[in-house]
Amino acid sequence: MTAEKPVPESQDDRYKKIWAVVSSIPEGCVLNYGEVARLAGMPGRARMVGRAIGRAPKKLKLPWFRVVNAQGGISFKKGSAPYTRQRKLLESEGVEFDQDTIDLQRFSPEQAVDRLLWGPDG
DNA sequence: AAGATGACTAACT
DNA sequence: AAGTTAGCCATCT
Repeated sequence: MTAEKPVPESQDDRYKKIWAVVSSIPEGCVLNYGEVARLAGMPGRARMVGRAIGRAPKKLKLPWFRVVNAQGGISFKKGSAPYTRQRKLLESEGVEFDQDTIDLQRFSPEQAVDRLLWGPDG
């Protein structure tokens, strides 16, 4: 019989894990790359998250735009087409920008849960 | 095969 | 505030 895979997770499995975390981000919320990596069980692999998102099949309809950098900003060059596209998608969901950054605490999935439990007024 | 690159981040200067 | 250094690791040249 064939033995089990010597490596429990292939790179494709890791990508799938990342995609699963990204697709779990609720509407109107954002997460930064490092957090997505942590939630996917790979702390410190922030760069891999950006890579995984870029390679995700369109078929998945991944909410890639809900992932921003640790400063609460969009990691594309400001003013570029991708930057504008991502920003509009976020704003259309109710995510507010202060200049060019988002309050990560306020728009975290954790806070979304609090709103459901306690209401928008806290 | 070896070095550069990048949708990153945290720590330090 | 802005630049540097170090850690990360799959991909690309």
